[in-house]
Amino acid sequence: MKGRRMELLEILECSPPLTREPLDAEQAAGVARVFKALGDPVRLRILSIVASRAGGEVCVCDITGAFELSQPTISHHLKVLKEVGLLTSERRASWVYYRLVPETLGELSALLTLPASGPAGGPARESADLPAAAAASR
Amino acid sequence: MKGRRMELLEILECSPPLTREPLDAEQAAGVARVFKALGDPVRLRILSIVASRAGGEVCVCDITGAFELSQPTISHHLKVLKEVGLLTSERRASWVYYRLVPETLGELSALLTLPASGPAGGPARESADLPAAAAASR
DNA sequence: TGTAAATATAGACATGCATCTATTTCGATG
DNA sequence: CATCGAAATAGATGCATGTCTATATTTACA
Repeated sequence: MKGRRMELLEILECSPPLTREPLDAEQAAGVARVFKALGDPVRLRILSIVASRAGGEVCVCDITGAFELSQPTISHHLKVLKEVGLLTSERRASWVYYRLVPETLGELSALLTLPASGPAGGPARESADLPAAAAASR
Repeated sequence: MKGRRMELLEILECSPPLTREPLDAEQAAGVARVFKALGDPVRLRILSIVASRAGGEVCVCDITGAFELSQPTISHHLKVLKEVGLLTSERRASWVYYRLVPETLGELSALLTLPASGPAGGPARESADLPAAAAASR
């Protein structure tokens, strides 16, 4: 499971900002997994709770208490966030504490970054080549 | 449909960075819709093709040509990206051109931004209050 | 006006996923 | 060692969604 996480961080690190050049299929698949994890309201709230926590750590029991959802459901969402490398967890005594992986969040933010200047342009670049489908079926 | 788009941009504008404070349910719902749209490899690639295009515009026919997917499938993905305010479209003659809405992408990026300093902390803040569930059932 | 080309829409279908209940695992503690 | 509490896992279920084919819509043009 840890291998999976590193894999994704590496893909994020190697993916240029969306505004710079088209993602290839592999990059898109990896990045999409992370965004998909963010594509749920409950997970977003969980992530924001952990990310905004002063000490950096949040006990699962605190998170469970913040929602009207069953404990297994929260556990499931935490697992998803962990699998894509947005959170890590550590067990101490009876409790499990989750904390943010800032690198992953930072890479995502960079991916969505706009080129320096204002809307719709920036210093004109050469046209990025459109990848052609390997073989158009049907 | 345009109302929907503006609605979402407004929600994004009003949502603090995840690292700053927990999102409320409404913010999370809105933001999640946008991230969900990004949570598909094909849509990510489409978005990156449009976002990285020099002129800012891409004809649908060019996008369709870049994938081994049916034309209606591409059309569907474009619609999703448009509904969440990431793209706009304009018809000229027989062709429809899509372009990026940089504001939306920028808001998303800001949402994921890390606090100035390095990993795991930043200047210690007061603990953000955890929202308590209105009524814990079951 | 009628035909062709470019997109969009409709509807069907299979897979994915969020949620639940029930159960298991693991550590603390009597 | 038995039990309790915290969290994770297993399995079921209903709804969401990505894809397709078929059809409609729109524009250009002969």
